[in-house]
Formats: sequence, C-alpha cells, structure tokens
Amino acid sequence: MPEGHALHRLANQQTAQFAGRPVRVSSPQGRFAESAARLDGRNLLRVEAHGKHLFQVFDPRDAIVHIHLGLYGKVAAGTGAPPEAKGALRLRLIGPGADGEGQWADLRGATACDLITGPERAAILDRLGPDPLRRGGGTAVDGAIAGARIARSRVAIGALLMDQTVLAGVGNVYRAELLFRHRVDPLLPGKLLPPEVWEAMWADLVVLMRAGVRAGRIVTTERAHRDRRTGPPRALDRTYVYRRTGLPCRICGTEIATAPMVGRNLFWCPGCQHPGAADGLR
DNA sequence: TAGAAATGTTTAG
DNA sequence: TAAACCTTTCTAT
Repeated sequence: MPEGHALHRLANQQTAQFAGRPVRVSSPQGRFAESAARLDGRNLLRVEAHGKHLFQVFDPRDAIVHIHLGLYGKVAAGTGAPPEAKGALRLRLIGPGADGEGQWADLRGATACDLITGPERAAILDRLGPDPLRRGGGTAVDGAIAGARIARSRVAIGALLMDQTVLAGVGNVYRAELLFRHRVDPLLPGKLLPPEVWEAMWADLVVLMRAGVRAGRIVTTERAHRDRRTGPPRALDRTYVYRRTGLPCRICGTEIATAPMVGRNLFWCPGCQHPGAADGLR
C-alpha cells in the first residue's frame, strides 16, 4: 500500500525493529545476494523515508539500501522465528531486537532494492519535492515551495500532485481525495489554482498523511474518522471518490466519474469539482 | 483457473 | 505514449 504514509510507517517500524544492532542480511531469491553478503552482520543505524523512498543506513554510513516499493512491493514483518523463505524473497533482515526477541522483515516485489552510497542518496533526494511527512515538513515554508512550482505551471493540478519533484509522497489515492476535499477540478491548470486554496490543501495533506501513518491506511472521510470507535471502516467508507466509480457522491449525490490521467485512474465528482467550486471561491 | 487491476517509476521510442 | 518491472488480490468464468 505504498503512498508516502506507508513508507514512513515502514521506516518507523524497521527503526524500532533493527536500529542500532547487527542485522543478518540475505536475499533468498538471489537478486540482491551480492550486496546482501556485503552488509550481512553489520549494524543498521537507522531507516528513513523520503516521499515513497526508503533508505536503510548501515554502518559505516556510506552503505545504504535504497528501496522503492513501486506498485506492488510489500514488506512482511514479525517477531520470533521467520517463516520459511519461499517465492521471490528479495531481501530478508533478521535482528536480535531490543528485548532479545528475534525480529524479521521480508521484502518482495519492489521496483528498487539497491546498495547505494551517500552521494547517490543525495542525488535521489535532490529530485524530490517537499514531503508533508518529513520532520519540519508540513511547515508553511515547505508548502510554499511546492506551491511556487504549482503557481507557475500550466499542467493540470491533478497531474502536478502526482509529480514527485513538485511534492513527494502523494499517490493516486491522496491525489483524488485531496482534490475532492477542496472541491478542485482535477483539470484546473496549476497557475489557476488560487494560492489560498493550495495553502489549505497542503495543511490538509499534512493532517491526512500523519493520520495515514498512524492508521496504516488512507482514511479521508469525516464519517470514517467520526465512526472510528465502532471499528475499522470498510474500504468504501474510507474515501470520498477513490474507487467509487458510479456510486453517488457523499455530498451531492452525483455519480462519481473516472478517467485516466497521467496513466492512472483518476476519480472525481463532476457535481462538486468544477471551476469555481474550490475553497475560497465559493 | 484465468484474467484484470492495483496506493509507482524508469526507460525506450 | 507504451512497455517493462513482478506480486497479490479480487472478480469472472
């Protein structure tokens, strides 16, 4: 489930599991075997997320495992004895854990799993826009940096939100939900988005993505947040428009529409999201 | 059992 | 713009 919130959650989890201790590193599938052998037994200093990228920093610090889950990469993790290694298991970490109980984490299906250097990591970070979840991210300054890019672009806001050089961590779900929450037409060119609307969207994104890290999934509906004590929300109750094609809009009843945009399915409400409907323009 | 789709990115043309 | 990457899950047959 890899939008930015999932990677930050994963970084927190792996830091808790392994940081500051020696880690057994292997690649049962073989594809990462050479690098795994070089890392095996070394200390894992920390694990960090930037946008949708994960970095496992080993001692000495110039040895970094760069992971990008892509569309279907997954990490399974647990305590105690790891399960029998089967299938395409790219990377397995095993550590002693803080209390001596064994910790393990298995990576499959990732687009990227590479051993890189500090400068290579810096080059990746250079390509990324501000991340609403980075420490100090979520500040108005970071929001303004992304906002400046948006304000001078003729590209549609629905495309800009997916551009990781504009801002890092938003994917197809947050894109659709954020646009709906602010009643923004996805086709609106960036330069026509009023600055005060972008400010509100950025602030909202910080709140939504932090909630996503805590919950381990994307929940954007007020109703699901309100009802959270009655149990976990059903999938279709968690979103306003994402994957709700043909269902009535929760606000106005219009059928939710879908069409490809930047190679991905975009979902929106034609009744709520049209020119002139955005925050601050009502 | 087969097929499609999925929260993503890079590279080639 | 399309293909490739490579895995799981859901739906249809």
